[in-house]
Amino acid sequence: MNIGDASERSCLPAKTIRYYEDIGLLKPGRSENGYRDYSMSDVHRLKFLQRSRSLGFSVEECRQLLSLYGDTHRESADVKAIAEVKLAEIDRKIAELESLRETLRHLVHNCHGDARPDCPILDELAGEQGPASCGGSASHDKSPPSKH
Amino acid sequence: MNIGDASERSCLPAKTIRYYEDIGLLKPGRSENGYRDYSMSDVHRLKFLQRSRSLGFSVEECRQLLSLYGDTHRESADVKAIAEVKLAEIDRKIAELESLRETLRHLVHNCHGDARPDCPILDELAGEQGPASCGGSASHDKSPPSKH
DNA sequence: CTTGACCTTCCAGTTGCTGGAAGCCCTAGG
DNA sequence: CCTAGGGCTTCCAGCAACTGGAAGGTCAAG
Repeated sequence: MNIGDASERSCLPAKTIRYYEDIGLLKPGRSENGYRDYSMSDVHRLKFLQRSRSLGFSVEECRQLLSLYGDTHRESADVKAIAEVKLAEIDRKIAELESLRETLRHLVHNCHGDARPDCPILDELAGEQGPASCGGSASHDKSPPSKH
Repeated sequence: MNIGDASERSCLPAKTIRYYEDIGLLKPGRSENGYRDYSMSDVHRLKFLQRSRSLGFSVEECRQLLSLYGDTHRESADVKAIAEVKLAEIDRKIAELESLRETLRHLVHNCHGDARPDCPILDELAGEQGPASCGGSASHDKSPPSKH
């Protein structure tokens, strides 16, 4: 089938499917006219990708999962390990976002939000004139808000 | 002061500071030797950026906040509006991640994780052979896991 | 005088796509 | 037979927000 059909069946835009091919996640055949030709197993692979991506796995993790999926001698522990790492990451992200939310909620709560110019949000962002100290413990732990 | 000092005081890597200049967030002076020369107010601006970025505001939002910060005729409602939008976004992201976490947790829980090849995680990712349906309602609502 | 730390610029890469241009293929309608 | 349209192809560029590295200038200490 053509890429349009594959796209509909896999719930992935055609552009994304071509991109996945580019980075070596699948290699569909070609029809005589040069069009990509997707088999049911290609579509299956695409669906697998769509599901695992939507669960928050990175493309590289999806690649690993796919290769485990295709490996009949795999050990389920390998898969579980990947999923557990991902789970821990998600936990970390949630905690980070929650702390962000509390700070921001506090700021928003304290801002009267009217036509007057004084604003505790800006005051907080501007900060007290203390020395630097750069947030947490060591400075090597640069973790920007989130990086999906 | 040189960029190294400004970097230490603002808790931002020098590269990032130069980048912020590139995109027009500040314009420090230059010493005779061509080195950038940061005033205390530049550093203040950088700290402001560091804080607002770490609170999850995008660079464009930071730009707005900075301009509001510099505008003595601003209305605090404008600032509050930006913060509230951001707060809603954070809420949404948290909810999304929590739902992801539940799904993944469930999968991990059901995988025995040993040397045998059978794995419910992969089974789930592979999916039942039902028709497409692409998740939610209309297909235009493409919202990949998260995009910070 | 040399070494090393610091600064400069510019270019490229990251992640995961997405948009667009230029051009071929195929089918249906007039 | 010609044309219009839709779908397909390739390639190139760009998004956010940096980060890394190369090639080279500057400066203070030994």
